[in-house]
Amino acid sequence: MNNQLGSTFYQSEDVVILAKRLLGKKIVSSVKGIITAGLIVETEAYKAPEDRASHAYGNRRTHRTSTMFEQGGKAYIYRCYGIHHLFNVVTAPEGVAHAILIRAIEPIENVDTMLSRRKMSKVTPNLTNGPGKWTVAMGITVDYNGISLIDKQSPVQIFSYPDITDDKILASPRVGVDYAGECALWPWRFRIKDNIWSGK
DNA sequence: CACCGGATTGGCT
DNA sequence: GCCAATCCGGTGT
Repeated sequence: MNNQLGSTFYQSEDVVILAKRLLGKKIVSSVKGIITAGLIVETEAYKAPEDRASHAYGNRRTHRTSTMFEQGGKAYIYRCYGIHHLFNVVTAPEGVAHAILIRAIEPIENVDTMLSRRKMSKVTPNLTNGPGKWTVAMGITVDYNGISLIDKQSPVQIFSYPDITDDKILASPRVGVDYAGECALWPWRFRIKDNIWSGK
């Protein structure tokens, strides 16, 4: 019940299904010997080649997108607006560029460290309720792009927890992808209903 | 090599 | 609600 997710999980289903199944799973970082952890409460699926919102739209293979084409179970991390570090879980077999953006977590371990990294004094949802916020709280940067999430020694690991049932999942269009035409309407953003730690 | 713009956030009006 | 921050990836010259 509390085991690290293995290679099979990341290739077992379509990325849209896996984006829902990642909800409620535990994500742990170990940065310079400091461990922080949270539960995944908000995700978005990105599915190349047909998804215009994906960096790998049309199977565009560049230096940046190459991580997304690797075998499922790696981390695709990129810099957004020159400032923020956004973390994705790569899924599917090698050559298929599917990824899941983790947009929010519920902090559960070493919250003091998270507060200090975010330069905050009080615990509020603002601590981890955005894709550029929780990576700061957990000490994750683009330096980790391409790392394995399956390896037992990895600085970022994801652990099995019971799936959240569909009746407790809220599906809606993805955030900030207006440029993607009709793909912007696809309801591939998933949140745990009534969870205060997911975004608005 | 120049230009355009972004899977966001936080501060200020 | 508006907008600056900040920098690099992708594209075309």
